[in-house]
Amino acid sequence: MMSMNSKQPHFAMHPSLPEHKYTTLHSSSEAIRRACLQAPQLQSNIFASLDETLLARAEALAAVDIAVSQGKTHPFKPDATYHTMNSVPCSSNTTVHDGSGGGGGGGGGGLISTSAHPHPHSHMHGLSHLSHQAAMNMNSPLTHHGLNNNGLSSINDSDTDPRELEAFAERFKQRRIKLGVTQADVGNALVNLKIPGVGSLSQSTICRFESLTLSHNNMIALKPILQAWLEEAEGAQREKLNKPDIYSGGEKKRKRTSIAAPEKRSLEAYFAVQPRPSSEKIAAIAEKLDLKKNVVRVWFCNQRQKQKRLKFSACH
DNA sequence: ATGCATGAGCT
DNA sequence: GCTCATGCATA
Repeated sequence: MMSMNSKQPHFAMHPSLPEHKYTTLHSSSEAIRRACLQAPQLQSNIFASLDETLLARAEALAAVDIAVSQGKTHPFKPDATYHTMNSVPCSSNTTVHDGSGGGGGGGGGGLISTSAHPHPHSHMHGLSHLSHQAAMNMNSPLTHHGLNNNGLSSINDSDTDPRELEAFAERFKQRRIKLGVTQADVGNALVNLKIPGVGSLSQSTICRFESLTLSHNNMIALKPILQAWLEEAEGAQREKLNKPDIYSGGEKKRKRTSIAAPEKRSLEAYFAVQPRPSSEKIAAIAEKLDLKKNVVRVWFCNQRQKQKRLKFSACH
């Protein structure tokens, strides 16, 4: 509730911002992205039944790896450290079939507001629903591009161009630094823009935006927001320079699981063979590596996300 | 800067 | 149970 960010006011952003309105961020590059990124998903299914031998091999390698490392000094049981906040609803259904891609997984949430987080410090960050399913499932080529009468311009081709995004991210970082603002400051200042649906963002997200380690869609969705902030911040600073005014203006923490190098290597070996293991395989892997099943599942999810980004940037 | 985690929305 | 956006915690 009262969890204010204890940030040093590097630079005070005041809410004298123009009334920007919310823009649905549609992405016409969605089709492209999916075509480029989701191919591997489909292909992975093909191996669903062929991976047995490879898996066996990976398991063998993993077993050796672990055996060796456990003989040595091993920091801690990756499994033993844990969240104090909640126990993930780890579905322990042991009846899952080997349908591999089964769940499949569709679009996915989007630019969520974390206001539902059990975290106490979860102020109202999140961009709630920007882009949302919109960016995800938009297939119609040019639905409504051009400009909105809002503060944010809607998506144009140039906005979805990877090259342009990259250039913007670079400029953004340089100008942010010139303003003497930290990534965290930017994230917290976003809420001051008063753009409907736009809350604050974390330092992590700003960092990832600058380093292009977000998904393409995510980059597209965030760009106009950060651009709006940048313009606002620079405008505010100009004002400050023009008129040399005189005035200036707890709870339980989540524990991060740390998967030891040997186990991680094993996971990578499994991933190379089957990026989308069935629930049962995940359980098996978890047992072999002595990790929680959920930890393994999440690891695979995160790994897939990472690979997707890498592949995208690789072919662009 | 990045690893592991959560939660929304969807299949 | 997946994807995706995003966050906390930490190296």
